[in-house]
Amino acid sequence: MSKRGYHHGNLRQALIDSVLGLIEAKGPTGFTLSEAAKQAGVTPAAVYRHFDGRDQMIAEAARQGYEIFGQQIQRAYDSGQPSALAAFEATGRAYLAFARQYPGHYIAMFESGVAINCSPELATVALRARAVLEQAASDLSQHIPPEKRPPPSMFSAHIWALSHGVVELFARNSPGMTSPFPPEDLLETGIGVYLRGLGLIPEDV
Amino acid sequence: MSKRGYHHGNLRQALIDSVLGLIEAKGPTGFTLSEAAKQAGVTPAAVYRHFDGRDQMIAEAARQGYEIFGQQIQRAYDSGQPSALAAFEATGRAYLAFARQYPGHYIAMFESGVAINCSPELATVALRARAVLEQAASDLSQHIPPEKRPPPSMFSAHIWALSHGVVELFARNSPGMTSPFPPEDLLETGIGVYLRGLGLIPEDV
DNA sequence: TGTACATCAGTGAACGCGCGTTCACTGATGTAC
DNA sequence: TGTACATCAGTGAACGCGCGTTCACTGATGTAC
Repeated sequence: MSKRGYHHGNLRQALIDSVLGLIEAKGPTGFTLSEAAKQAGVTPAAVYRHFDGRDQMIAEAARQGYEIFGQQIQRAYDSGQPSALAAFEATGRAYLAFARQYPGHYIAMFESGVAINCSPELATVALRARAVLEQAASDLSQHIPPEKRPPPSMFSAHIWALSHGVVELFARNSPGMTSPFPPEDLLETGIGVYLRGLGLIPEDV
Repeated sequence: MSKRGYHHGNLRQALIDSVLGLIEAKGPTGFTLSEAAKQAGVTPAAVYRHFDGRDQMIAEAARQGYEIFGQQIQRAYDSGQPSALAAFEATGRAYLAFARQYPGHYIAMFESGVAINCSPELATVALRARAVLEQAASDLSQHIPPEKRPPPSMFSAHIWALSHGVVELFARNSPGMTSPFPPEDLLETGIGVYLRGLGLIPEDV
């Protein structure tokens, strides 16, 4: 039992969990400090023992999200090694998997309007996650003849944008924007076409 | 002079303009009925002469956005005819241009959480805009050998997702997510690689 | 082991605020005669 | 053209609400002796 400490045990994390649940259920707007406190079984005033205020709660939720996100794509990257192509494709899939698995974190990170620079820890962990994507792109671009090789950061920006767009438009129960294809397939095929365009996958496969 | 009717002349549109300005300046959250009214030089109560409430104001802003959006990409599509490739590329560029030129509308349409089915007019105009993109994709896919031709709707979904991702991640003053490349270049090159992957652009260009 | 005390995570009442919404009203406009 | 009247887009006061935040407080916990 985690009931060490009497009053609540681990209120700080319980509050973050409430925040994530509320964000997931009601969108980035539909979260209030008071409701998060109530859901954690605690008075709004108690929140101030652990956070400076409302904004810092979202920032912490986003920070935890970036941390998990970074781990997931790092693991995906590693799992594809030593094949640069396999590693790259795995990170793409990991992006979507993360968005699916941790929707509350995803929203806190990308849709809540939280500034990435609002705390040094957040900035650090966000950059670290991003670096994995760029590493994967960089590895892969080694296989492209230098004269037709795009900068790796452009490369990874493309994939990131495609992944993010798929999530936002098709992987959420968003504005009637139903696609006839599962998001996973959409992303998979999209990345496939893109890589073929770079000459990294044979023409006729 | 449009000052027909005495009190304001055209309060309804003035309110929508305020909504768009507020949304653009302070995000989809930072818009309140009261502030929009104040900015239009009018009492909050006056709003109810023209709208059922807050939500209907955003919905109308989104509707106008879809209308402009539809016109812009229709025009872009036409401008590229009869070349299917030129038409397709033009619609992609039009997407980004719209997001740049009408940020308030864009946010109302895609980030405000407004349900696309909240009114029949909104649904109609949104579907019409979407149909243009699919038409462009469909035209273009005629040039792909049938056996390796992806469904046109998947095709357009890819481009839409890429465009949306570029806008959201790199074309907004968003969370420190600065890219070393202008969003226009990012989208242009991304679409280029994608089309090459489909065999629609020669290998060595 | 027992007691006195410091710590500190919580309470609960209170606050000021801006929100969306309502209501009876007012007064400029357009129109019928 | 002038007058009486209907229309209707606005006012302004009021409301109840939930928000974020503050404050003095309480009482369970951990610790020193």
